[in-house]
Amino acid sequence: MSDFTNARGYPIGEMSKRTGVNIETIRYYERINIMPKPDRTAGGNRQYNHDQLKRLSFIKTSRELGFSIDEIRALLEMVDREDFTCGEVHGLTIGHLASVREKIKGLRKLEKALVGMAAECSQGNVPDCPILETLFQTRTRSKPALPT
Amino acid sequence: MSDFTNARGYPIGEMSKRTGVNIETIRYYERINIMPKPDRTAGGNRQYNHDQLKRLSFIKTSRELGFSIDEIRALLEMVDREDFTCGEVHGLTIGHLASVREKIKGLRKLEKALVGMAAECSQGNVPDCPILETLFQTRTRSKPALPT
DNA sequence: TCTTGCTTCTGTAGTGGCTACAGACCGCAT
DNA sequence: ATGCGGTCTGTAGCCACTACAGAAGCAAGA
Repeated sequence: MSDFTNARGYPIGEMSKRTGVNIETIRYYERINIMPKPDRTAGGNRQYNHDQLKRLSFIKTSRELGFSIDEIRALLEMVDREDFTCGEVHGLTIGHLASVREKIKGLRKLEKALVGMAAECSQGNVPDCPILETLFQTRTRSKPALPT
Repeated sequence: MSDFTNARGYPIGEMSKRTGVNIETIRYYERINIMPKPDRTAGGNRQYNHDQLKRLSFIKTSRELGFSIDEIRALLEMVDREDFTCGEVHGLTIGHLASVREKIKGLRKLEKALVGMAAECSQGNVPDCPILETLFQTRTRSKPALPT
């Protein structure tokens, strides 16, 4: 058990362990410029500092809350500029909340439709299935949103 | 207004109009073998028949219900083999229903978290934002599922 | 010092489910 | 014959990663 103090910096594996972000994903974040290029050892291995650890945590938490990379990029830009207002951040959050609610709505419709279909099914051994009949029905105008 | 009777067959654009599936997507479905290779005109343009129209409708409806391509492939294989039982289809549907419910659950957690964060925010003009503070918090063990 | 064995490196390609071109050809009406 | 829209193939891009291959770094033990 080695202890990584601030002084030495964290290798990428330690960053991964501490944040739960996959190593490959950390390098990916660097490539798309939401993580900065870290220092390197003499041999060329990445060495991260504590701020970078915090930043990666931020990204991870935000992703888990369903923010897209672009939304996170926007949040991080505000932070980096250091001139953001709380209202801006609130706006972004509310916008994201709305899209989450949209998704939930869509999925609930699906749920209903699936429950309805399954309920009609006798589950018997006969190859005469009301589910398939429903699926084969000619299409109507309606256009429920696909979940993404 | 031309009428496409069974005899002549439908060109791809007509298929697209009737099902709401994008032309490019129809060709994609052929490439991944969930739509059969249709007849061609002398000049090489696709000509679909009524069965193929029904099949495409089936796929579209199933996609709208959130079935993955692989699930649809499984359903279609049953249909093609003509030896499926209603129970099998029911099983697939129930399985899909479960995954839809999982997604809803995950999204509701997100919703709650976002609402909580937003509520704490004064929306003021000061750059001292409880939302960002939350996002910057050091990570815990918990690992809410990402919506996909 | 050398070896062992884990970690990390770069670069590229794959995932799902499409979508978006470019540049050529088809087919039908006038 | 001409014009114009529909269609063709093939390839590359989207998002957010993930999965390699093959080489090189690095720390601990013999």
